[in-house]
Amino acid sequence: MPSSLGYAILALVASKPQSGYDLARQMKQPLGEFWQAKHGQIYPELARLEKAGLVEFNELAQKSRPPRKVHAITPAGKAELVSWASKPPQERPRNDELVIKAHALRRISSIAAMGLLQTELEAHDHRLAALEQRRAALESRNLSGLGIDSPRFGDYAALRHAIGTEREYVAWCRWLLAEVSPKTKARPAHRPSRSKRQVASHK
Amino acid sequence: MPSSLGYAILALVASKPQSGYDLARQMKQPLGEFWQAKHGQIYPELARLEKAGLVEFNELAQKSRPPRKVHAITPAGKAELVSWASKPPQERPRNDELVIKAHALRRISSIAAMGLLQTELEAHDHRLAALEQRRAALESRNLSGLGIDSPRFGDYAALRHAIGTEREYVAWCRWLLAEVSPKTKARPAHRPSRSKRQVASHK
DNA sequence: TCGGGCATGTAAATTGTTACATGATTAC
DNA sequence: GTAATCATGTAACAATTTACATGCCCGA
Repeated sequence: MPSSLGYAILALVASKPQSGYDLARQMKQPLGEFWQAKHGQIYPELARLEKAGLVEFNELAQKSRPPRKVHAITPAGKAELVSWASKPPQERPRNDELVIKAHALRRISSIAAMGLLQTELEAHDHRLAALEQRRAALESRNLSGLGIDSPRFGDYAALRHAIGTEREYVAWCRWLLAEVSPKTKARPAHRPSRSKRQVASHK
Repeated sequence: MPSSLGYAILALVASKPQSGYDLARQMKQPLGEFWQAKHGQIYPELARLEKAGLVEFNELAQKSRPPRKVHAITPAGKAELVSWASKPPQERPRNDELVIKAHALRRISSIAAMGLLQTELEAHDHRLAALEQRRAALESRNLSGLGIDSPRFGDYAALRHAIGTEREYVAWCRWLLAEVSPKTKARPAHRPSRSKRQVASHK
């Protein structure tokens, strides 16, 4: 049985035959919103999938470069993917260093804290903008719709999730930033009051 | 230098001296919203931190049970934590099997797809409710506020992030479910229209 | 009496990262 | 000329999971 990464690869080569290099490009930071992995993990996994008969490749020779090995899914691979996709997913830890740093935030100087958060916020704001741009591009390239029957549905679904996640992230960063800012008089951290407050809204 | 897990442990024992078992309890599925790890990883890491002089423990003997080793952070540990917390975090992959399954969703039967999504949605809805209950409990136990100076600020910040993340997740699941449902006539997947649609709202 | 919680640890296996290895091409 | 992109792969290391190992107490 393939690993999760193996299934991620199967899903991608099922959409379109491609090389390990292509896969690595799609699975890399910071825009790999589908599944992230490095080429050092991808090439061996592709080899395993091939040995198991779930993918097959054909080599395209190139001048002065290693040949491109374009991998395609086999019928057995498709069957395996479909069968796996129907079963409940395994939960994985969502560990994020910033959560630890936020936990220790009150122990560091507020200058340092603001710098840290500002930088994070900017990075994730940029990533969000990039993702939204990709979404807009995807939508305009698919004027006939991106419903479940569209071949791009999978990409679209992953993108929407990535955008939602990123929005939550920037909202949280902004909340943290407001908490560490000295000028927080106007909007203090949780204090009992008669009016219920909303979770920080986005944008 | 400790690993990320090491710093997560430092942050927790900095709030309150505790045993490896206590740490494992807080870091376990499905409510470990801070950092997830199993005891098999925690005990060796604690031993490393102790050898490095960042934590120290004292053994509390118990009748008919291994002694509780209550670990506390040392001044050196506190310094190391603070110094690390001020530096920019390292990005980690946020890999989720459901994203792969969603990508392959159009390849599976709509019955199977709906079952899968319904189950996921329920699980995450429950988790969200549990997290919100914890937030309410935290808030009512801290009527004097949960701002940056509160000793519970770190927990509160982590909880807010977990709640936001879970809200996004259930919204995404609901969107997916609407996409696979046959009765989607009324609210089709992306189609060009003059009225802009919002990302599914929460609650 | 059976499962779960308490309480520690280690060992083996898997998964993921970083670095090593090669080498032409192209854009700045 | 220097860095980035293309294109493959392997090896050493680090992180994480799962299983092994022990054993009492408590509640259903």
